[in-house]
Amino acid sequence: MREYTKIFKALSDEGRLRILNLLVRKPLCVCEITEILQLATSTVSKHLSILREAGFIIDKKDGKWVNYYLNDAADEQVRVLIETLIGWLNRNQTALNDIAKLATIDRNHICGVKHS
Amino acid sequence: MREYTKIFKALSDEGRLRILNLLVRKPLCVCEITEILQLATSTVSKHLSILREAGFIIDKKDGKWVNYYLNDAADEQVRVLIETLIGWLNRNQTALNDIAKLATIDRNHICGVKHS
DNA sequence: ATTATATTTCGCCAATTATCGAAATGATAT
DNA sequence: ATATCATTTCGATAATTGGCGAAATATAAT
Repeated sequence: MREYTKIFKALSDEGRLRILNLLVRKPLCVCEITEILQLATSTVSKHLSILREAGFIIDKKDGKWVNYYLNDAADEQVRVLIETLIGWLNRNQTALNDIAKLATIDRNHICGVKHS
Repeated sequence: MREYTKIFKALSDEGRLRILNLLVRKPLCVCEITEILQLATSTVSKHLSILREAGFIIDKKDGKWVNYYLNDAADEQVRVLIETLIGWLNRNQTALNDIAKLATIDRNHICGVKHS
């Protein structure tokens, strides 16, 4: 039963719903997500690991970055949950703001801030 | 966003999943559910209120009993969540045992134990 | 009215969770 | 090899949650 509660638990935090909402649009690294959610990096990293262990997302290393992707190989029913979630979030202001912000950020500006 | 996390939170406890699994089969009163789940009455009552506030179930008073029903008037997407859940639980041993036990119980024997 | 029954609410405690900052890890660039 | 940057892990803390039994509430039965 833990198998199922784990999946729903992963979806029962606002930060994690916002992360999924973002990853549905495009893959992102931790610092990009951190910038949009305005949470500590360690907090975002933890949320990502919870989503990963529940099967919603996967990660791929790319140099010093770790990119997170929606898991297209997830069980059909897990994908149905995401569909349902996204249907809801399409009418949610926070989620819409996050998507708007997504268009404005650039990994190379956010991460690795140079001290000029 | 709380609106959505509340729904998933309601589904992120084993006891509550087991309750939904039962109510999908038929309406039940608190003491019947308590008997099957083997939890304190107050605990079951709390779980039921969480499920009710998330929109999954409704209650109707019937004399000294309070019967709980699946909420057929729930949003379509909430009903989709239940469908998904039930699809999973159809292959879960605890859930199957609960259903088997459901057939054997009788409200009038479980509640109101007479001291002969 | 008093008693018995079913349920909910309350107060408490233990376990879990979200969050952070600091330290550790891993990779890149100098 | 050293310094820098991205990420994860660790340790602490505050908030939330699940559990229980006792007290309160509501209804039914005597």
